[in-house]
Amino acid sequence: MAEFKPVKTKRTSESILEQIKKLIIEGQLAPGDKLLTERELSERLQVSRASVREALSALNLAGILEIRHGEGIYVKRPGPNAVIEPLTFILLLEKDKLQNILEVRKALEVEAAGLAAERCTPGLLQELKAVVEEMEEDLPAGEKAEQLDLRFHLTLAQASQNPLLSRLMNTVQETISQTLRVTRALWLSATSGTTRRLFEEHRDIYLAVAARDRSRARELMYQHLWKVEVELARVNLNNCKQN
Amino acid sequence: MAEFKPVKTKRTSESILEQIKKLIIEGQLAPGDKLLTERELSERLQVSRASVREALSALNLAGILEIRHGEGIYVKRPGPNAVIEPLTFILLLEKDKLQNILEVRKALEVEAAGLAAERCTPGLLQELKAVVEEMEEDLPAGEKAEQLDLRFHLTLAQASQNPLLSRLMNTVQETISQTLRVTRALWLSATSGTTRRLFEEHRDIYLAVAARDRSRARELMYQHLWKVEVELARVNLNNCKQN
DNA sequence: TGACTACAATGGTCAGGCCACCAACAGATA
DNA sequence: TATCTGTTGGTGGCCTGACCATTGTAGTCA
Repeated sequence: MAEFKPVKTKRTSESILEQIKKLIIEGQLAPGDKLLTERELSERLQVSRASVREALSALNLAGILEIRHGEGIYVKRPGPNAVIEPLTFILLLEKDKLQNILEVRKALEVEAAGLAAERCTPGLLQELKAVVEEMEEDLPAGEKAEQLDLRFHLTLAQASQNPLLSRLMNTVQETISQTLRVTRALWLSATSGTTRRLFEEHRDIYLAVAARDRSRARELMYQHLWKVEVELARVNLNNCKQN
Repeated sequence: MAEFKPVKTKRTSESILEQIKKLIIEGQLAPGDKLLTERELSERLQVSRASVREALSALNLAGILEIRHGEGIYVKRPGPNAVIEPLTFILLLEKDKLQNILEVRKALEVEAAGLAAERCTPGLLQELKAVVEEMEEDLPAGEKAEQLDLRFHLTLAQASQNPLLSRLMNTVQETISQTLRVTRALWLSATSGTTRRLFEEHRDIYLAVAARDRSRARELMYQHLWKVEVELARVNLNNCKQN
């Protein structure tokens, strides 16, 4: 008996998607380019407009394409949050796994601190310094503590000069914020006694970066996040007990 | 003049998508659950089936839903590669940024090594040991070097007992493989002289993990990947020069 | 009882129509 | 002349209703 090849039974929208992806990866479609219109695509590919739309809206959701009503379809320029949408969603699905996310953050930030010590530009160094100084001024009030903390870590990420690392950190940070929105008040009050210590840790990290001391920057960041992790676990524990 | 609220002008498919996402995040739809049929959904939401399909197929391509023809629509259980699709794509878009990806890998693996040292189960430890022993046997031939190297790192990721970390490492590793497929031959030949050293590095990492020495495991992994990085940069440089 | 068949349920695709939106241009107005 | 305004063509957004393809199952027949 002759051999039969399995008949290709792929969803049309999926093959359309593959084709577009391929074009982008191969560079035939560069970010900012305008695609054909839905009608043209459906005509050229010999499929219905509905199938084309399914493929396009998937790529839109994934943040690959930008669809402007009444205007056209464009290849999106990867912004600072390019990875964010799909990833945050996955992260949010994994409940009570805050610990895991924190560990990933630790991994990323420690490396970022090390790289920042090697490559930080004078401008970003200046900005880091400004943040640290503002932290010191804010010490008694502690009003902007949360915001400043975030700024410090994100600036450091930028200072690593690795956009991928920076974006991943953004994503992770965002997710943590969302997850912690409830516990944040508790966490802040519980750690108010140690505000000064937190400031000092940030300052020391900055100093290590400024001194171009890679391994010290890494070590300090590691210690810093480790403490935060432990404390957060304690707060969450208390929180749960109270319920 | 009275104030006017901006008229809500959101895409139908998008709001459908949001609703489903919300249900999943809130846990009202658990992985494995069966959704309503397309027709039921379109009826309940008072929209056309086409719009429902757009939302569903977007979630399908994002790896959130699983659509089985003739059967129904199910919430997908996040597999080991859940993050992979969107992320690898982004990664592939950023050309000539191999350096960046390697740095992220370093960040993740160093942390993983440390965690593995703390938490590795006897079973996984055994598996790590097996890989290392196989590496030693393979030393003269070096036929399975690539495959074994991969296995070592992925097993270590598992040993960290952090599924998120493990998945991210899979993703990154995958991308690196794809990117390097061309240069791999070159890289292997160029490093053939140092095969023994590579083996020893892997072995030492294993020993540190087995000894539950967190900081040593971290340090060794860091050194290991740093060397790989440098060497890879050198090979790529030579490769480019030859062109 | 067991294998086969027909059917219902469900996702996949299609064609064609209408609406909403945007950009650009021409005409009206100051 | 310069600014506002209405028109118009092209685009994406949505809908309807139909038919196709796949799957699981209940019913049928030897």
